Amino acid sequence: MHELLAQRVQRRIRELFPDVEGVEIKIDVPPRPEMGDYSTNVAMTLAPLLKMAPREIAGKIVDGFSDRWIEKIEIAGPGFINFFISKEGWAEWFSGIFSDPEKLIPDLGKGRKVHLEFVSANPTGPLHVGHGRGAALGDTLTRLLRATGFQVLTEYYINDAGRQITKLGESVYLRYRELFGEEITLEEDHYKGEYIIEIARKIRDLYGDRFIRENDLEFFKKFAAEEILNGIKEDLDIFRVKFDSWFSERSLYDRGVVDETVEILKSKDLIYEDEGAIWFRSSLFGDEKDRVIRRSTGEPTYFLADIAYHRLKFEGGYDLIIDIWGADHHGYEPRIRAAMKALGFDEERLKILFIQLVSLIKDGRPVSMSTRAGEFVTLRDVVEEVGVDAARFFYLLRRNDSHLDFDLDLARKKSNENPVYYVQYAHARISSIFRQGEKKGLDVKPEFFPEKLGEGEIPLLKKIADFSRIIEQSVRDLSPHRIPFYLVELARQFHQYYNETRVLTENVEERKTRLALIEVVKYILREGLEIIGVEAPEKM
RNA sequence: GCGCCCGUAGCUCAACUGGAUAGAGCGCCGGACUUCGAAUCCGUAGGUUGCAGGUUCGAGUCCUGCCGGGCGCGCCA
Repeated sequence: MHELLAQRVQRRIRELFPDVEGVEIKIDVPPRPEMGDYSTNVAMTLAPLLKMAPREIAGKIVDGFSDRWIEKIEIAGPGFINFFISKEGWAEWFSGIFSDPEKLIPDLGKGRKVHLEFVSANPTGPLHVGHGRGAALGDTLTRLLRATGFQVLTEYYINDAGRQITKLGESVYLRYRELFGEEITLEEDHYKGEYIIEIARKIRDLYGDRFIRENDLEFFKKFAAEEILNGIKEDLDIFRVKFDSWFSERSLYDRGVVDETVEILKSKDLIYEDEGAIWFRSSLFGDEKDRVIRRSTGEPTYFLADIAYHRLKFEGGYDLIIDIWGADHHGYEPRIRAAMKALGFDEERLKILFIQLVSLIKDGRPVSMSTRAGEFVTLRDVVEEVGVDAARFFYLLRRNDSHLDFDLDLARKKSNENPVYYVQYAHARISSIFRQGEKKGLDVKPEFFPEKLGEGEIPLLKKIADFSRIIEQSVRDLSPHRIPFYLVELARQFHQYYNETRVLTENVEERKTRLALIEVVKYILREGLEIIGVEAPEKM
C-alpha cells in the first residue's frame, strides 16, 4: 500500500514540477485515525526547493489527484497530505495479497551476496548469556536477509590459535594432574570453571595416567578446544542457530594466508620494525596509532590473523560483510577498517554491529560474569529455564545498541506472561478456528468476496499492510527488533477483531471472506516468527 | 584525560533515520465467558523524553556544553 501511494504521488509531482528531481516520497501512517490511513510530508520537503508555501504545494498536488482507491484527501497542519483509502480500495488491495501473500515480503536483496560472521566466541568456555544475544541477532538477520532475497553465508570464526588456547591447555593439564593426587596452583589467567575439571576427567578416563609420564601440552590444547567447541555447537543447535561455515584461525596460518598478507602489506611499504616487533602503519588510515602485528618474540598477534581473515572475506566477492561484535570490542573497529583500506578494499562494504553487554540480574542484583573465574550463567541454563522461544524473543525485543538487563527471576517467573506466548496464541487461535469449522462440517476454504468486507476488517488490513514496511526497515537498519514488536501489534489487532467479530458465521460468503483475512494474518505470524526463529504452534 | 554506546510512564522497552496530541507490555484499579480457545478483550490512572542552550515551519530524534550509567584506550583476544 505504501509503495502504491508513493508511486502515484511521485507521478503527480513529475507532472506538476518536471524540474524537480530526486525527491524521496515518504509515506507515513499518521498518529491518529482522523488523519487518514496514510500521509506524506512531501509538500513540506519540496517547499524550500520550490520557494513556495507548503500548503500551496499540497493544494496543487491534491487538486486533480484522483484515484479510485482514494476516498478523500485532506491537507492538514503545516502541509501534510492525508489520504483516506476507500473500502473498495482496501478490498482490491487485499484481493491481490490474498491470491499471493508472498508479495508482502519484498525482494530487497536481488541475489546480492552477504557474509555474516557472528558469535565467534573463543573455545575456552561455554556460551554465556551475552553470546546468546549475538546468536539471536545474527541468526535472525540471516533468516531476515534470506527471506528478502539475499544470499547469505554465515560463519563462526574459531580463535583456536592464540595465547588463550595455551592457557586453556595448561588449565586442563593442571586439573588432570590434580586428579592423580597432585597439589596444583592455578595462575591468575588460568581458567577456573567446573567444565575444565570435567574435561580433565574425560582425558583421564580415556587415557589413564599416560600424560603424567609424557607432558604433551599440544594434546591438551587440542583436546580441550575441540571438546568445548563441540559443546558450543550443541548449545547453538538447541538455540536453533546453524552456521554454514566454521572457520579456524589456525587454518589461516596453515594455508599461508597470514604470511601472504604480511607480504602484501610489505609490498605497499606499510610495515616497519621497531624494538624488535613488526608494526603496521594503521595510523595512516584513520587509526589513532600504529599497531603491532608480530611481537618481538616472533609470534603473530591476533590482529594480524584478523587482517588476513577479513582480507579473505573481501576477496570473496560479497556485496555486504557483516560482523557482529560485543560492544567491548568497539575500540578495535578503526584498526580493522584501517587494514582494509590499506589493502585497497572499499570498507563501506563492511558493517560492524555492536551488541551492548548483557547484565544478568538475580535476586534483584547484578551477577558478575567472567569466563576465567568460572562465574557465569550459560546460555544453556537460560534456555533450560525459559525455553528457546521465550529466550530468543526476549533477546530480540531490544535494539542491539542498548544495554540488556536479563532478569533471570523475571524470565523464569513470568514466562507465562512473556509476549511470545501472546503472539503464539494468536497463531494457535486462528488454527483452532479452522479446526472448529471443520468439526462443525462447515466449508472453511478461504475465499475473498469484496462486497463482504466490513468496517471491522479495515484496522486489521492496515496492520497487515504494515508488514512489508517493517521488513524493509529491519533490513535497511539491520535491526530486526521491530519484528517482534510488530508481531505483538498484529496479534493484538487480531485478538481484538476476534472478540468483536464472529468468523464462523452462517453466511457462506461472509465466513469465507473472514477466513481469508485471518488466513493472511496467520501467514504473517508464521513468517514473522520464522524470521525470529520462534515456533508457530497450531495448538498450545 | 580521550573515544564509543545509553539516559523516554513505578519497572522493562518502542517511536517508521526531522513530522501532527510521545506509544506498548508488566504492575495498580474497575468491567466482559450458555456462542469460533478468557494464554483473550474493554476501560481508568501514570510524562517538563537527564539538564541547559542552538539549528527550523516542526526536535525524543541533528549540533554544542554539562550531569549520570556502561564499555574501551596492550607486543591480550
